[in-house]
Amino acid sequence: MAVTRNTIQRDLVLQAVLDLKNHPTPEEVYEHIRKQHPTISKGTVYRNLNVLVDKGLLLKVDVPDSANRVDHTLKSHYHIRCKTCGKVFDMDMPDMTGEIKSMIRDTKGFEIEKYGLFFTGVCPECSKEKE
Amino acid sequence: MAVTRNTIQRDLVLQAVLDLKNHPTPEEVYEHIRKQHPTISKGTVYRNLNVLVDKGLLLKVDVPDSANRVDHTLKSHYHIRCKTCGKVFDMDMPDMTGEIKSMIRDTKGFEIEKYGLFFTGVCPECSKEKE
DNA sequence: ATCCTAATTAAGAAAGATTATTAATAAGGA
DNA sequence: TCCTTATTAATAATCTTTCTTAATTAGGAT
Repeated sequence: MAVTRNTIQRDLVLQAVLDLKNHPTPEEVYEHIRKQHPTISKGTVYRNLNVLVDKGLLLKVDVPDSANRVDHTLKSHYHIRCKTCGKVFDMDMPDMTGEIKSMIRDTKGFEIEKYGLFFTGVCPECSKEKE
Repeated sequence: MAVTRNTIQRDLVLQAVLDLKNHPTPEEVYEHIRKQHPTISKGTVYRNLNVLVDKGLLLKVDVPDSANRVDHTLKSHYHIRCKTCGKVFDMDMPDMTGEIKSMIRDTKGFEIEKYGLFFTGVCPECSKEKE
């Protein structure tokens, strides 16, 4: 990454994620900012989210079969997506980095950089409605 | 799922995955079949891969930031993607389903259906070329 | 304070992955 | 052989994300 400048848009993107709290999608961040700044561009939101993730100010959450999300919580934790309503929630479980690393028998020369652990299920709300 | 019929296309899709062995993308499956059956449609490949996954004959592999893949190996195992060349490899580590389940403190009323554990890194080939 | 340069922007096109639509075909039970 | 409906090929559409381009602007140098 070369030099980065402080722009209003970058601040708006970071602030939007902090305001929206729970793992917003880039689309949600875009819509949130648009209320006050209707001319912001979606590409700007995507680009700045990536910059902020690269800088370590946000965490990227990879969500299978759906738009990715960003998390303002920097502490390692895991997520679950309801396959019915699509919402993403935090899992209540401790960090497993140590356990997972210790289970790798042979890296086969790979430089392992990161891992993702992600759950899928049905949230209580949607469970109820099925009856 | 309603009644399913046995079609030539379905067989071709399954056989292609078995032939290609390592976690092909739908695109790769499509290209493989096309060599012998140039009129097969990409939609047919996607649909049948989904049907075969639903039937439990193949495993779906969710790959962050890239096309998903299917695996002909049905035994639970994990994958790593080289962020440089994009190739996907098997991890050499035992199943962790028990450990992961036992770490969940509170499901908060969620019906947890499945989890995915996925690694990212740089493969030995690409590591070498960086020097 | 003014200049300069490269990072950044808005707007929109483009790319990649996947699903939906539609009319025609065909699997497989009656 | 007939009938119903799952399935197909072809293609459009959708969703997510990145890229392109000309104009703007941040912030260090003058």
